[in-house]
Amino acid sequence: MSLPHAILTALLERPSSGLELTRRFDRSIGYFWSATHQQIYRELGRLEEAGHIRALAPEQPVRGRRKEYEVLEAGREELTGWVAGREDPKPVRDPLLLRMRAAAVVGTDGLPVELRRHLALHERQLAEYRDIEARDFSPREPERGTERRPERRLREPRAGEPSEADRLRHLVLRAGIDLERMWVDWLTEALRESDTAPAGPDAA
Amino acid sequence: MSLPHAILTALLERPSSGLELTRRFDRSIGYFWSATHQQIYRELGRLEEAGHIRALAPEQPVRGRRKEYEVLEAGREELTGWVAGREDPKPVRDPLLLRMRAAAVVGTDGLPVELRRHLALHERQLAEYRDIEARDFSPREPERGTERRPERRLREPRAGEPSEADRLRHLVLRAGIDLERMWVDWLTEALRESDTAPAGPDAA
DNA sequence: TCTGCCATGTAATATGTTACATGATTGT
DNA sequence: ACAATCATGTAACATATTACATGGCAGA
Repeated sequence: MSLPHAILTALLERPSSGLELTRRFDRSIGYFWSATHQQIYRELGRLEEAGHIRALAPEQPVRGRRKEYEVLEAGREELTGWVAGREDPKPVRDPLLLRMRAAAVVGTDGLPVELRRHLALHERQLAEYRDIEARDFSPREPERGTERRPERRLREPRAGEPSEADRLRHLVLRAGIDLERMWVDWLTEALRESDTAPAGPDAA
Repeated sequence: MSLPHAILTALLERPSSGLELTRRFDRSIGYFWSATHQQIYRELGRLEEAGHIRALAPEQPVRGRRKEYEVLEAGREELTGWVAGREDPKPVRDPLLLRMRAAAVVGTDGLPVELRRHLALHERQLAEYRDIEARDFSPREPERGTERRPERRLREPRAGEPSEADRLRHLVLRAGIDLERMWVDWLTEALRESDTAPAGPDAA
């Protein structure tokens, strides 16, 4: 049940048409929840029917004509409830790990090439995330690590300090960075081992 | 297309019945490719029809009676080909990250509780992986990190050294460990920030 | 015989993927 | 008029999830 909520979030950040949403799901939001345009259009229809969003401008809709949506109060409440709810982390599902397990049984033919390819892809993604971080979150909170703040916890947002919203978005981005770095490190180690250890005419 | 290959791998490691497979998918294999018993029975049917596996023992099958499968040569070839193929890493899809992004828009009510809950779950999983590592891969290759090995790369597996298969399985397990540790670290940092920074009667 | 559990399976639904169809708009 | 592209949509299929159904077997 995540896609509708992803769409609600995106539309709250900025009202959009289906195609615009699709494009945004190729970047920012799509970095941790991808979706194709077919999924998006289907879901937009459902959300509209449920009274969570509504189309702007339109009168009666014409097929090829742009249709922009905005979130209604009911949609915002739905999203708020979802944020507060509980949902267990899903177990990992990774085909590459599965293939390595299979390789332990049927042999590693062709694997190292694939590991190198994945390593390159993860390195590229990591670089992209770091660019985004440098661009959008550059003046990192100066008090990180030191925390010299008055005793009481009143906390009104000061000038120069990042907003709560920015702090959360930065945190999400850092999860992406940490994940990519983890894969880069792990793949590097995997290749190092298979360079020093293995037998067979496998190093392609 | 990973589930059939996961099942082939599991059956090569050990011929099993559907329910046994289900149980194994709750542990080892399931740590990086989960599946329910319905998926497994359906897929066993398909694999049998495709001639990749066959039922042992049975004569004609009776409904409630145990049915054990083994992998045929065609199945092994299919799996070998899959290991050698290419398959891009899927973009991350994580509801928790999505919820944090939504929280940046509608507020963080209820989030910290959920973060703490996830932290506890990941810590438990990490501990479980470490137990498995200690049990199954304890005498870690002594040359890790130093690598004082003769110049030439002949390499016949010596006594006391882990087999290639063990090396791969250990590598897969370490991916699980690294992932869990990444989440533990990230969640810890997220909570630290929201302890020192935030406003609101939110700390539940 | 009844209960509980082992084991296999069906059905319905939800979600995700791939291929294709149709209309609108803009530039040449 | 035509082509390219924007934009919305349908259809078919594959995969995953949830709930339930059926039969076998073992012990009280």
